[in-house]
Amino acid sequence: MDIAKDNTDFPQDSGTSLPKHIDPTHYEAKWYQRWMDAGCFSTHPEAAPSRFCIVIPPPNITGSLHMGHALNLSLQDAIIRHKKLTGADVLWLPGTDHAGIATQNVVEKQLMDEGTHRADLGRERFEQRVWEWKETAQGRINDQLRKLGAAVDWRMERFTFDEQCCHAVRQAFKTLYDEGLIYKDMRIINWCPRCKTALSDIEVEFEEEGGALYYVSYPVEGTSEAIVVATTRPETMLGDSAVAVNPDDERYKKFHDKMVTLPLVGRSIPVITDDYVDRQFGTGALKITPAHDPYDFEIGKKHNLPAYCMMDEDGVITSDYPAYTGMDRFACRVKVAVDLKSQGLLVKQEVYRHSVGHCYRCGIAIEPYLSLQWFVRMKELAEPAAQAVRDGRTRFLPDRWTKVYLNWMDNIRDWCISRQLWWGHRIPVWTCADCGDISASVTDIQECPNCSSRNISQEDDVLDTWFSSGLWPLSTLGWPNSTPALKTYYPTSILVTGFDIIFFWVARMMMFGLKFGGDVPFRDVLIHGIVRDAEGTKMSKSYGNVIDPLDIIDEYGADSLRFSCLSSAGMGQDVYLSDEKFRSGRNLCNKLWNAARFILMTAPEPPSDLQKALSEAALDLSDRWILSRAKETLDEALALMEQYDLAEALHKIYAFFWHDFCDWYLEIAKNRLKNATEAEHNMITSILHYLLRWILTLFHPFIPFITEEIWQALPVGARHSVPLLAEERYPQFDFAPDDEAIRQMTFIQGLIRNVRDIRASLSIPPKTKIELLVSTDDSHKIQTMKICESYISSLSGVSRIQFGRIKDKDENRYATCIIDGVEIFVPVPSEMKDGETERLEKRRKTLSEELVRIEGKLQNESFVQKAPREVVQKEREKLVALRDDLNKITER
RNA sequence: GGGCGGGUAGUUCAGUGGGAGAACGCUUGCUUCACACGCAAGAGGCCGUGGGUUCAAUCCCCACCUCGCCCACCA
Repeated sequence: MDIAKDNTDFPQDSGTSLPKHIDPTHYEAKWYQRWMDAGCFSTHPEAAPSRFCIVIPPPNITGSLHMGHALNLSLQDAIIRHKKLTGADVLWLPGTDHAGIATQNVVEKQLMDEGTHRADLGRERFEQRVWEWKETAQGRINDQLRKLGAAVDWRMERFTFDEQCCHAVRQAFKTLYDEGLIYKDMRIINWCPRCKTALSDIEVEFEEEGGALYYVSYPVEGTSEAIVVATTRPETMLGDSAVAVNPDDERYKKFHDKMVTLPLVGRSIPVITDDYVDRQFGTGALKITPAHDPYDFEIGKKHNLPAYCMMDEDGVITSDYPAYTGMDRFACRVKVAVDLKSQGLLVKQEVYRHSVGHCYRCGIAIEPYLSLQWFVRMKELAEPAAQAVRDGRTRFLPDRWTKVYLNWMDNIRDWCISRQLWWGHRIPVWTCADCGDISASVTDIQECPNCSSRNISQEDDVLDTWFSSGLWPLSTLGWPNSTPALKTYYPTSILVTGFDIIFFWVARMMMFGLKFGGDVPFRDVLIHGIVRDAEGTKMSKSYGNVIDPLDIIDEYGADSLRFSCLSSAGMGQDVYLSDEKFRSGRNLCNKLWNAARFILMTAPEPPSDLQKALSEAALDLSDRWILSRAKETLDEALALMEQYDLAEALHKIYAFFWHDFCDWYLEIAKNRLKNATEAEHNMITSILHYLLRWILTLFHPFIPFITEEIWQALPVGARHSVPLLAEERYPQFDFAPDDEAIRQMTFIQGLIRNVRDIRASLSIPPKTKIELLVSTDDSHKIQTMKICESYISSLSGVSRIQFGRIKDKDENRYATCIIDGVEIFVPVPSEMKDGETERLEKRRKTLSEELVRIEGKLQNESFVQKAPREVVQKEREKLVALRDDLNKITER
């Protein structure tokens, strides 16, 4: 077995020993600096065999990073470091998002606390103020990134509002505008009366709410009758311009072409007919308010109705309705209902639950509002973006998100991109007051390109912040310039993000990426879950259950935090975080630390030549076993990493390290070292060091700080001037796992566990050595046990093993159990016999139940006939072994 | 109204057409010279309900119940 293919030899100089207790604060910041100094985060495009690139989902500069970010960043960092360890040229590009509306709200709130308002400052000074805020927020976010250990290439840092991104935004806008894919139109859009801006459709969050359905009577002119309409928003009746009924509705046929008098306003409005009206709903009559309802607007256009605007941008009633002027929309709703009632026109009022749209940034109810806005024509952009996913050029992980994405793309609607904000990319369109020319430009223009007049002005509105986010993979790499970075790293490898921004961001990047970059922006999209607290409640500020990642880092260390996040983040699984979880992360770190400490204490200076050390003494069973398990673990973990199943990979590594390496190999090695020859000692310590390095490398992507710290304490680490991350690669082993060693070791482990079980159930004190009698005809197993006699002794407190038959008359004096057909006996003092009988009876019961099951199966003729031969054969073998075991037990 | 995901140990989740697993928690015993942030042993599950396919179903198919999420302009 050649385990030293990577040909690393151990140094002569002695390693630094690790302090008894871990203190992450002593090494985490230090290592981050060292990694940066050593250029660990930089790219090396020239030499590497493969490339890998992630652009960070840029955090909003609205505040600091929360647990969701910690999860998102931990995943990316683990992937990035994994790829570095495979030898790829890796780029992880950092940056932040100017987050138009969200950031503007944050700064506005600060101004409010200071007793002022953005209007007092004026646009320029307000923007200045936001830039100042940006500096502090960005600094804080970047500091958190460093604390978490994010291996980002700081030289490539971008901001969605920096010069390079501005250029990209303008170029993209101009191209779309010139191609007619961006247009300006008067439409009903979603308006937030608090943020005082238009919103796109997906920026509205609908929620079921308790409300009322008001039945209002509209007198039909020239008759004594009335048409009753049902509405949830009675205040909008001030802006009504018609009442619509279904043309086939018999109830209303007599009113076709009649006029009704609009209550409270006195306006005379027509009764119109339209198929859209549902006869079943309410009264079957619908009030039409073109300026305040999207569908009414469509009907209004169809029927040439005027649109009366009864509410302004603050959600306050306009001066056209003196009785209500200046009232807030909800106060107006109440007054309208009261007034109608007093005039006997409110027929009834029902309790009614319906969904109400809210602004996703400030939470207040949005208002459908008629205004002039900019839109992107989406169909032409969406089709290739959908196709790319259908073709598998971009792949969603887990796959179920593909459908969600495609469903949205296939039902796409035009995107309202103008925002009435001050913080953001100002729409790069100039209008000439003289000739009326309207043109988009990448650079600021001073004169009209058509008539050269200097009497031109730029649009006041800014772009939806997601417009610039959508360009992120392109703009960060230098687009529209054909930079080396763009050529080398576009398309990027994977995008790691949450499902909540698939439409906002992933979809837009796909569209822009294909449109402007000529290819998909990323090959894979890894969609992770959200962070919840221990009770399963989504972690959010409004629930007051947020945990600050920095607090956890302070208390447990960044590695513990990362471990907790990563081990809980199964493919697409929501992550439940709690103190319990963080403690388990800390415990793992502690275990790793102590295992390393033990190895360094035992063998501060391992032999310089691993190959030589291994050749001078024979590997024993535990050596062959652990090396085989190590190889298996490496293969499994790396395969899982390649599928981005990080949690599963981490579990495999964890189980190997803790349960195979520490629980068994280290314990056995401890004992072997006591009586080892020099050659054996060299060999064992070589393997210990070798496996420790291996374990550190495998763990490094998940818990980078502690692995680096331990690495540096190793003799081989101390000799290197640069750390693990910079120089190491995953171990390259090309030997096959030794299945026989694994089988034998599994048998021995079972044997030891059974002896321990007997000891525990008979309450034999840990310090009491016992004799063990073993009875079997299997010479191969006897051989194995003889080889492993020392393991069995040391791990189960056995002083002596005797092989052979037990004389019948002595049987009552022994506790017994059967493992793989091998009977073992432990002498029992008579006063302990009760426990033993109980234990044995329980075992007998389990075995006989199993026996009945298998017998039944084999007596079933169709099973024997139709089941695959090997399955039947296996069952038969089991039956024989089971009968044998059962007989032996029954004898006792 | 449409779609998606889940229902397996006390909890959070793996899992496979043929003997139910892990972690944490719990119980018990251990100051065993790396680690009590530890070691060892143990208890605990009609694998949501009903039907179907199959020699065989926790797993595949159908229906239902249930929890959660997303989408949709029903006043």
